[in-house]
Amino acid sequence: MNIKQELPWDNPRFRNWVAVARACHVLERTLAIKLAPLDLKPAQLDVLMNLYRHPGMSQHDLARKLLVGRSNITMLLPQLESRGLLLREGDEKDKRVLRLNLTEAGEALLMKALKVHMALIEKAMSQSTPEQCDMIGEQMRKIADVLKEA
Amino acid sequence: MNIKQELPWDNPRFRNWVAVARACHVLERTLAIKLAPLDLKPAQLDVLMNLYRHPGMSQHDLARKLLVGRSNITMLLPQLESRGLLLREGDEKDKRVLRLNLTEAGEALLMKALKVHMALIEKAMSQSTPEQCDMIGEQMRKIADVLKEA
DNA sequence: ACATAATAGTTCAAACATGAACATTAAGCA
DNA sequence: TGCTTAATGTTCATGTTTGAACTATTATGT
Repeated sequence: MNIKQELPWDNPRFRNWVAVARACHVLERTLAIKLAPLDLKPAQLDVLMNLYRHPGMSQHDLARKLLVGRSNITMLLPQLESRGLLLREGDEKDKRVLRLNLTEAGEALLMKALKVHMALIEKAMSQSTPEQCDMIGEQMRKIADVLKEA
Repeated sequence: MNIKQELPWDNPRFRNWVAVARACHVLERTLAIKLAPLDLKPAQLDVLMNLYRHPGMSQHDLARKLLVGRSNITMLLPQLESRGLLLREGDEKDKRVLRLNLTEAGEALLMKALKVHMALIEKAMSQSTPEQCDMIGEQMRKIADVLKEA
């Protein structure tokens, strides 16, 4: 039994996943470059996006949405708060939690950044038909679901 | 003109790409957990995989393959070299470059790690038909190509 | 009620990635 | 040949991410 017969490079699933990971990596780095003029990192954009969609969410919920640790959020937020992009206000009922909300400046910067992000994604996925694009999204959501139970 | 009419969350391409990014993120973190018993990080596995497929490659080429900076490689390799997983030998003709090769121990560890990696990818993509899987890989390779010229 | 569990957020040290500046070597060209 | 430019790899300072230990607050159970 030759182990090389079963090498993953011959496996379609493996090869194709490697392509997914590479595409993600390239897009992330390209996004970082395109966001630099706004003095914003991809991770910070993720924060602004989530706060826009879920106003008043807690740091804990934000961490879960972003798939990062809570301490990461603690280190990330002061940068944005000191720039006047968001507010952290203590919850009245539960004094443990801090409610997060975008300021007007935060929302304005988010809109600028979203234009950049959108343009990049449009360019990246311009090769795919709408049907292909939807299928990809559907499969990826399944993958995330399957792995969350792993 | 209401800016919210054009918000990216209503855009299929945007929503679907977010799903891709999330799936990547989840799989990467799951892989890190599954590789922990081998005392190997995903980035280190990437190194071993590339050296297996391209024996004798230089650090510069490795950095380009992995889409990271050269200094990253410089910091990464000593960990693996001191564990006896790879060798760095100076090129005879060009004294600037170091040729990288896996040792037997490195190859053995790689095979164990690949089993883990393969199992995870198989599980993740088990929901997709072979046709869907190939289509995803094809689209992702296009995306990486398009962005490399950005 | 009271002791125990769980939760939200912070702190801190360690691991990691990054980019600029640097040394060494090679290539191009007058 | 010599001079300039480019390439390889390293070093170092900076910024980011992580997980464990910690404080403060709330929930649970007897």
